[in-house]
Amino acid sequence: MNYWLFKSEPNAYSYDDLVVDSTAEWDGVRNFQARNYLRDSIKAGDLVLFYHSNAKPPCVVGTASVVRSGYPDYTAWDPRSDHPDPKSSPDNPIWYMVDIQAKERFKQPISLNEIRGNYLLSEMLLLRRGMRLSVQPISEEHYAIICHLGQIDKI
DNA sequence: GCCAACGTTGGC
DNA sequence: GCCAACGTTGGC
Repeated sequence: MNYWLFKSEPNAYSYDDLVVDSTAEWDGVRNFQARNYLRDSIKAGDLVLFYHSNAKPPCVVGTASVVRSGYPDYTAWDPRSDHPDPKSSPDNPIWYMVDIQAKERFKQPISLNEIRGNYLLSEMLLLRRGMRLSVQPISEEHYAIICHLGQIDKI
């Protein structure tokens, strides 16, 4: 099993939205490195930290589980979607997505500042200079630590 | 709103 | 292949 951090701007799609929807298609990712993770590496059963970017403060707010492994992001060839890409087609899909399901909301959201201030978390990609990937791998250890800080059970 | 750090595009 | 211009991300 692998562990990931997914970023979302709460204005666009928040953890509350995921809880209401229960399951969501994680569509609209238009970055090749993130696409590769979605297509090749993120599998059903993997666990996800849900991070609110552009929030005050930016923070991890809960967990989710992957319920469907990577498959073509069909919104790319829908011209009315939020992120159309005319180069992508059903015969030649460029972009991929997974489905995730809300798991547990943190009793205590863990802010970026708190992550930055915790030496146990200092190796996280999230803290790398200029690290803007919206889908990024994290270690099982970092996943467990942040769940612990957020006061929920890891699994 | 500002701006640094990227990623992408396209001329050459 | 280089690189300038441009667009986006995302913290502050």
